[in-house]
Parts: sequence; C-alpha cells; structure tokens
Amino acid sequence: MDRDEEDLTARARIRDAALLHIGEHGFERATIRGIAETAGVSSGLVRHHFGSKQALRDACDEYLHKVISRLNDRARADTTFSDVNYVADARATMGPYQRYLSRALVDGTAAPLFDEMVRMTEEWIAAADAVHPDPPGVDAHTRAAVLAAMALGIPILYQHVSRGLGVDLFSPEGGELLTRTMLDIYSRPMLSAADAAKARAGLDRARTDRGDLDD
Amino acid sequence: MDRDEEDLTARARIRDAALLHIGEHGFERATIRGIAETAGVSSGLVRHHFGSKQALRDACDEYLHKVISRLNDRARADTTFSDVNYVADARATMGPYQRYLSRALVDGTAAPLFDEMVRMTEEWIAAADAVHPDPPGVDAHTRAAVLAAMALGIPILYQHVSRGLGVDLFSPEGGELLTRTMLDIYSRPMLSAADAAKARAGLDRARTDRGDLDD
DNA sequence: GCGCGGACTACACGTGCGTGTAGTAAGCTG
DNA sequence: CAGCTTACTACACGCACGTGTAGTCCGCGC
Repeated sequence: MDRDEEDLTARARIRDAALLHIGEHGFERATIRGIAETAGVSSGLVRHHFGSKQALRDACDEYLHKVISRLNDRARADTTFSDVNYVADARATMGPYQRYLSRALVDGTAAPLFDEMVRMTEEWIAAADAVHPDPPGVDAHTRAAVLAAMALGIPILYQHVSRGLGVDLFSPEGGELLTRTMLDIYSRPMLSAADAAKARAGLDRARTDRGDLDD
Repeated sequence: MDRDEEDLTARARIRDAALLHIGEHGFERATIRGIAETAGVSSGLVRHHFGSKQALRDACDEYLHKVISRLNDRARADTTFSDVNYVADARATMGPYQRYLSRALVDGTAAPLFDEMVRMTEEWIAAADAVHPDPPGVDAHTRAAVLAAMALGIPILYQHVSRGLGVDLFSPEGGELLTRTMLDIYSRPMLSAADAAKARAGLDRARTDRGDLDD
C-alpha cells in the first residue's frame, strides 16, 4: 500500500527486521540470526536474498532513501509554517527506523540523505532571507548544511533530549513540546545583530592580523 | 602535565588507545588486541588493568567526563561573545576524541556529559532571555536541552557538514567558517515572531480541539 | 510427466575475539 | 634471603557469528 509491491514478501520482512535490529543494536551487534528470527525466516534465507550482511545494510540504506524521498516530496507540497515540523513529521513517519537513520548518519553512510536535507533547508533559508532586512554573513548553502546537522542532532540524541524534556520525544506530548520549543528557538535570536557584528568584527580583526589578503 | 599523574603509564596509554580505536571503529569493532597493539602492550595487560572491555569503555567515559568538566570550567570564565564558539573550542581541544564522544552520545552513554552541556546552554539562554522583549513559549531548560542536542549535531555529523561546507570542519578555515555561520544562525531568526505566534495559535487550536483542559 | 529455477531450511566450517589461566620479572617490606 | 604485591606476557578456551554447502519444496513452461 504505502510501501513497495514487495511488501509482504519475506525479503521485505527481512529488510524491516534488519532496520529494527541494526537501529536498536547497531550494525556490528545486530546478528543475521536475530534478524532472521524477527522476520520469521531462517538465517540462510537472509544470505540467499541479500548475499551478505553488508549488502543487507546497503539495501536498508537504499530503501530508506526511497522512503524519505517520498516523504520529502510530500513535505515540499506543504509550504505553510508547519515546515518547522518537518523533522518531527519525518520522525513520526519514520517511526522505528529513526534509530537506524541516526546510526547511519553518524557512521557516515546515508550521505545522499543528508545532502537532500540540506537542499530542503536551503530553500527554507532562502525564504527567510527574503524577508530579513540585512544580508547574511555566509551563503545559504553553508548555513543549510550546519542547520541541517543541528536539526538532525535532535532525533540523533533523542534519548538525551527526552531525558532533558521529561517526556518521550516520540509521544504526542513530546512532539508538541518539541514543536513549541523549535518555534521559540527559530523565532528568538540567541544573539542580537549588534553582538553578532561585534563578534564578526573580532574575527575579521584576527584574520587580518594573521595576514590574510581578503578583507 | 595537562593530564593526570598517571599519564605516561601503560594504563593511560591503553585508555588513550581505546579512545582512538573505539572512536574510529566503534565499540564493537574495536578489538582489545588492536588497542593493546596501539598502546604497545600485550592484550592481557588491558584486561589486567581494566578487567573487561566494557569496564575499559566506562573508564574512557569517566576520563572524558573529567577532561570536559575542566574544559567547561575554563569556558565558564570566558563570558564574552566567543561563547558562541564553545562547541568549536571543545572540538579543537578534544581533538581525536571527538569521534568517541559522538559515538558515546549516540549510544546513550555519556548522559552526565550531555546534561552538563544543557546546564551551560541554559545559562546562555537565560542571558539571552533577559534582553529579549517578549517572553518565551517554553522554559529555558527545555530549550537548552533541544539547543544542546542541535549544537552537538554539528560535531556528530562532522563529515557531512564538512562535505556541505567544502572544507574540513576541523581545519582553521573550517572552524572560522563554522563560527561565522553560527553567528548568522543565532542572530538571524528563521521565523518572525508573528509567524511563530501564528503557528503556536494553530497548535493551541489543535490542542483544544483534542479536548485538553489546560489553555 | 519432466525439468528447472527460485524460495527456503538445516547444518557444518572457520575464525576473530573476549575471556581465563599460568607464568615471569621487578620492586617493596620484613 | 623469603614473601608478597603488582605490572606484564604468552597461550589456550570457548563461543558467537558470518559464511558456505547440500538439500527440500513449490510453481511454471514444455
């Protein structure tokens, strides 16, 4: 239905089980036997369908990339302020796969996925820049990359954030609290424009002191 | 000198090697034999000093916590706007241990470390709130937890960010670019107060529609 | 019916690695 | 010197797990 035509097949069940196991225990600790058991198949079938443990991981990455692309397309259609929610939305939809994603990103895989998030963030930044009075110090792409990493820090450190908030970030209450928090963070600058300018001036001074030629 | 009195001992060398190996390959893939080889000792000595692989990991966590506490104390003394740099500073000082830290945070260990960062962020938020005209929607501690996770997302996703920026985040140029980017991000709100209020109103409406009693 | 390919299982192999054990050398105390 | 503790090594055990192999069942084309 909302998956591929291969959904109910053993192959799909194995992939889903792998996403769960690897997300829960990490790639190394996750065992083919454990994945097979969760999927309700023999361990040999895992190898039959995917060839090796690494290939199974690759298949998981590819599958998630497809799912997220679809999710992004849907989010792109929604241009209201619920854009702020896109991380929360993604988390809700991705559900149990969130831990897998976090690990994949941290491990350095899933690069195209991160880049796609940067692209989305870039669009958002461009819109924000359009209504901002003074020009930014660095280009939108750079800010998008950093901002995407920051946004992803929340689901990646989900357990720590949940502990700090006192509620599970995945629960409806946690999701709403996070959204309200993000509204504060994104609408209330931590630094005044004057303070930022002052800091920038300090950086410029340090740079010229070092003898760099651009100014 | 800047370490403990046990610095040059085999025990310290093993700990350092473990931080490197686990940071580089992850806890599971890191082997006691490999750590021992890097430390220039036999694998048995690792067990002799730390008892088990897990205990070695615990010792690494504890050691890093100590180092970071010292780093925080130093940062606390600096109340200028270079506060924005505290993540970058930490990364520079932590150097090769950064990957270990990221993994530890993602794995859920190093909870006290995260909580300490939340505490630091909370102080910073309180200072920003003092000069902000309108009151925040959520309390400072909640915002601090989320903001700390966001800030940590940058070093955790360091390779992706580096790719997006086109320079190594660890290089001096990368560090300066990051600082300038952070200045933009922290001084230029992504949402206007009006937009945030609109989104909040939407959330309130949804909440009362659900029949919650507080308003 | 026959053959054949794919899905699937049971089971054995090899190995890498954590862990346990025994033993050596050096320093300290009496 | 004996006796003990501590740092340290060499080596073997055992297990868990990825991988390889052989074989069964089922469906489809001829």
